[in-house]
Parts: sequence; C-alpha cells; structure tokens
Amino acid sequence: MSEKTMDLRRVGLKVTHPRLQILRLLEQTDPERKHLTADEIYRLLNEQGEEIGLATVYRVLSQFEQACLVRKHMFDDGSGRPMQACYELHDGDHHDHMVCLETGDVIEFVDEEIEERQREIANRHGYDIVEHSLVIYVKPKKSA
Amino acid sequence: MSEKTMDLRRVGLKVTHPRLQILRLLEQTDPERKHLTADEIYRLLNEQGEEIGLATVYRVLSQFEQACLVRKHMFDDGSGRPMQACYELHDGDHHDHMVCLETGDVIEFVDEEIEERQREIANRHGYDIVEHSLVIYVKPKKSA
DNA sequence: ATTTATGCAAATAGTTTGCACACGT
DNA sequence: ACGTGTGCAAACTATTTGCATAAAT
Repeated sequence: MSEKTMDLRRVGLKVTHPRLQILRLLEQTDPERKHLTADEIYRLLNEQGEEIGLATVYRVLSQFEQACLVRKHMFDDGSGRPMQACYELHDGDHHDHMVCLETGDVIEFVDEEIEERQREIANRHGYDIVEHSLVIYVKPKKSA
Repeated sequence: MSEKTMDLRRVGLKVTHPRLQILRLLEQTDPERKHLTADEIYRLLNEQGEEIGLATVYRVLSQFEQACLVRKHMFDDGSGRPMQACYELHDGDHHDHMVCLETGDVIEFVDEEIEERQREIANRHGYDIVEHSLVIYVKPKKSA
C-alpha cells in the first residue's frame, strides 16, 4: 500500500483516483515549481490524460488543506491580474516565501531572527500570534 | 482649494464628487479601522447619503492605487471566507500589518531588523527586493 | 449495501467593463 | 464644447454548490 494511500487513510479520506493524482502531482513537481494553482493542477492532470473535473480539484484541495496535507497561499504578484490561490504539499515545517516576479519561481526560507522579532512585536502589543505570512517579491539582481 | 482637491490635481485626476468623498472617508476613519474594503466604502458613503455606485468605488480606488494615493492589501484572514481587497491611504512610508482575528483591528508597524534580514536573504539568493508583504494574524493575549 | 466522491452545470462573490448620460474644465 | 467620469446592468473570473451518477469501503 503506497505512502499516498496511507496519507489519505490517515486523514479519513477515501482513496480515490483524483485524490491520488493530485497528491502525485504535488509531490512530483520540482522545488521552485511546486506551488500550483487549482487551474494548473486541473490542466496538468488533463494533459496527462487524467479526466478530472475542475470542481473536484477545488474540492480535493480544500479537503487536503483542512487535513493539513497541503498549504494554501495567496501570492499577490502586485501586477493587477486576478489573484489565484496556489497550493503546495505541507511538509510540517513553517517557512516563508520569496517570489520572483520575472520567472515565477518560489523560494522558501526561514529566518529565526525574523520569527523572533514578530513574536516580540505581537507581544508588545498584547497579542499572541496565530499565524503569519511573509512574502518577498523579488527580481534577479542585475550583475554588472 | 482643499488639500484633497490638490491631491487629485497633482495626479492628473479630475476633481469629482465621488473621488473627494472616497478620499474623505479614507482620511477620516480612525487608525485601527482605516483599512476599508470597496464594499465598506460603498456602504458607508451611501449611508451618509452620498449616492455613489459600487463600480465607481472600484474604479476610483484602482485609479488611486495607480496614482499611489492608496495602498491595496489582501488580508487572508485564514478563515476560509472569500477574500476581499482593502484599501488605506498611502502615507509614503512602508509598514507591515498585524491583523487581530477577533476584532478585525489592523495595527501597523515597522521593524528595521526584519527589513534588514529580508534584504540579506534576497541578496544571498541573488535577488533584489521589489516589494514585500508581512502580515501577522493575532489574537488578544489571555491575561491570566 | 452504504456511504462518500465525482462530474457537470448552475450559482455565487468580488471585481471589471460597455454604454449612454452627466459633470468638470 | 470637449474630454472624463459616473451609474447601471451585464460580463468576467475564481471558486463553490446541487444533484444524479459512480466509485470506494
């Protein structure tokens, strides 16, 4: 029994073809390209001959999100075009994101100093942090 | 001639009633409540007897955004409900946001240490920062 | 056999746009 | 008068939902 099958069982979801395929896709994609929109997932799967409806993709992703199998992000690329949610496999660890506006690459990072300062700021104002989201939008450095 | 009128002239927009009213609203609201959605602006203005269409509110806000008179944010309150853009007057200075999930209050802050670390991280990966967005989602501390 | 998933099409929510009229300059 | 801006209604996009069928346990 595959690992994916167990993942699904563990979170109480039936092991169906669409769910396995979506998991597979999210696992396969390479590091800088593993943040996919619902539509990308839909398109990629159908290109590979898997006939899976867009509604199913959305439903499955939102179930996965609730089950903490995936994380959902809203990267506002600032560029005005309509914003789409994108999803990545949930690896357990928290990390922030750096999005390259030219290539669309997404680099993940963690900086303990930044994390600490955030806690301090929240604390100073009498709050506890529930969550936070840090996205740095970047462009490749023009090396002279 | 009012300050608002000059703001509009300066960015090349005609001085119209809807634009003045929207500016006024954004200026008047108190610090923790000055991040308004298009719909809130529409509703507030109409409650005050200003008959301004929702489409106009959207159009004006997006013109203001391009003119750097306002900033647009997408606060994903995590809670699953549909996400709406919200707008605040652009004061020139950059700042990050802390959103209270219980009251909806928005606290602004800047931390030079965090800013610096971000530059460092981008730099280390060969990127220049174009922009960044840091939102801390918090809940009031339960004081024992 | 029973429960849960799926696909399709229709619904929804936020936002945008076309067009005829009204307003600012 | 001229060029913009506005309001309304209709269009659009991302996402969700109702329902009849199909698949998983």
